Amino acid sequence: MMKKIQKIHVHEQVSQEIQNYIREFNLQEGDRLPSVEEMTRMFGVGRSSLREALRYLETVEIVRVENGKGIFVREIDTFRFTGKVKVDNEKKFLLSILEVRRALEGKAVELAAKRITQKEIIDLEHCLEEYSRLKESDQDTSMIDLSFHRLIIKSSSNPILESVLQSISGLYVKFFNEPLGEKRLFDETYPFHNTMFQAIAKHDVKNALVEFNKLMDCVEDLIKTY
Amino acid sequence: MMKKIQKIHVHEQVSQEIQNYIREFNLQEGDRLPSVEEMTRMFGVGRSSLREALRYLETVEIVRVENGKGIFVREIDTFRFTGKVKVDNEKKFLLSILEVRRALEGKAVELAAKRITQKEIIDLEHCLEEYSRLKESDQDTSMIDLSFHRLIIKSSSNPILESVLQSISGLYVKFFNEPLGEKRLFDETYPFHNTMFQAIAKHDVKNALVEFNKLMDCVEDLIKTY
DNA sequence: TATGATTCACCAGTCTGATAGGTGGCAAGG
DNA sequence: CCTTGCCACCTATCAGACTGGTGAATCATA
Repeated sequence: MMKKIQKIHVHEQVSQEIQNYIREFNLQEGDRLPSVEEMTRMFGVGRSSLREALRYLETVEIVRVENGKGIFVREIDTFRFTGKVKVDNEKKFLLSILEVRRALEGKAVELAAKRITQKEIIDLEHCLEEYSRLKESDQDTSMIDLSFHRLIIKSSSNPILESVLQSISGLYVKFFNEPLGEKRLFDETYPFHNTMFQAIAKHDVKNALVEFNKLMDCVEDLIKTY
Repeated sequence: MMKKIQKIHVHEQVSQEIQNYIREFNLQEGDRLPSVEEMTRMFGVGRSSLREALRYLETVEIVRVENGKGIFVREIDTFRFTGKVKVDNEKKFLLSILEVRRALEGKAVELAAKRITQKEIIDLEHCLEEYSRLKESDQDTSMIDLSFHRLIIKSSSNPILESVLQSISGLYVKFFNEPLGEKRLFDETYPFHNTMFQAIAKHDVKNALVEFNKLMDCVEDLIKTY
């Protein structure tokens, strides 16, 4: 059996070359790269291949291409992570999401209870007030609910945790809020937002986690009886 | 002051159109899209714009372009998540990674202890044997260590957890294994791999977590005294 | 002299024709 | 039955032409 020969496209090579160029000349965030014309000469490739390489580098957020100005280095020393999951609507899938959320947000709650500042406590309190206001006037609370959880995550003072949670939040927003009768979800979990906040504000890690887990249990039950 | 008009590039529009096309005709994974020529006619754009759109869709893994064959739908019903973190080498940063790992892998250990199958226990056992074999002959154990943790994650039977952990594993591989004197790290954590395995194999969730946390504490200490 | 309009050099955005090269089906020839 | 060569169809890449954005230098005017 012949070994499959791996073709390397020009635009892939060029994309590598450009990245090498950035490293080699130690370009920093915001620095300008040579113009397209120059780079076609530098690398000896056609315009279209170079542009395709740029399109790739642009979508992975390594460069920024600005019409009339030039091509700029976007971010350096940034670790990018990507992942994917096959999506369906079965219970098992929803419960899997919940397990991940429980792990990550549970950690966030734990850390928030340890590290939250006075100012963040006040922000959270305002958020909860708004929450109850909306709730009493029977308006949609999904947005404010999201803000509440986001504030807690922010209070954990862990940018990596924040970034990871942010990246998968689309998953549970999409699959918890939409499919389950939203109203019921927010109604049943609402009390725990308060109790959890109280515990966090008192830096009571243990109780904060207890209340958080009650909240998650509540969602879990809802999924199971769905 | 004029309001800034948001220019939408042709290739962005085309990329949208192609995605609409996929939805509209309900194309499934592996289905072929019209050829480039046809699509330029369909959308009334030039080849280069279309190709740039394809390059974008290819990097976000929506289509696959094969020379001589055509353009194919890659994945449908797949949720993609991406995130990024500014990287540096300070203690605080390393500890932040560790907190996230503790949350996610801790959950994986917990679930694995609950759900691990007999076959997976055997696989893990073989992995540990290989681990100790390499260790005794003083060879590099970083790879087998990775395999060990990956097996546990697999045993958690949660594909989402697996995917999220996988996506950020590059972070701790890069920043734990490399900067810290690898040898010391693997030497000091080695015993806990065994004890953790024993607990998991006995479906002893509590002790599995205890041992896992010992392992993490060990890494944490190493970082702190680094 | 100060300010506002104009011009111009430079740059990315897009289209198009030409050529190269990969892929698979099919028919002629062994 | 298998090989070989041909062909239709497809992507890959290049190069040239034209469009339109951007900012700085320049020029005209109050």
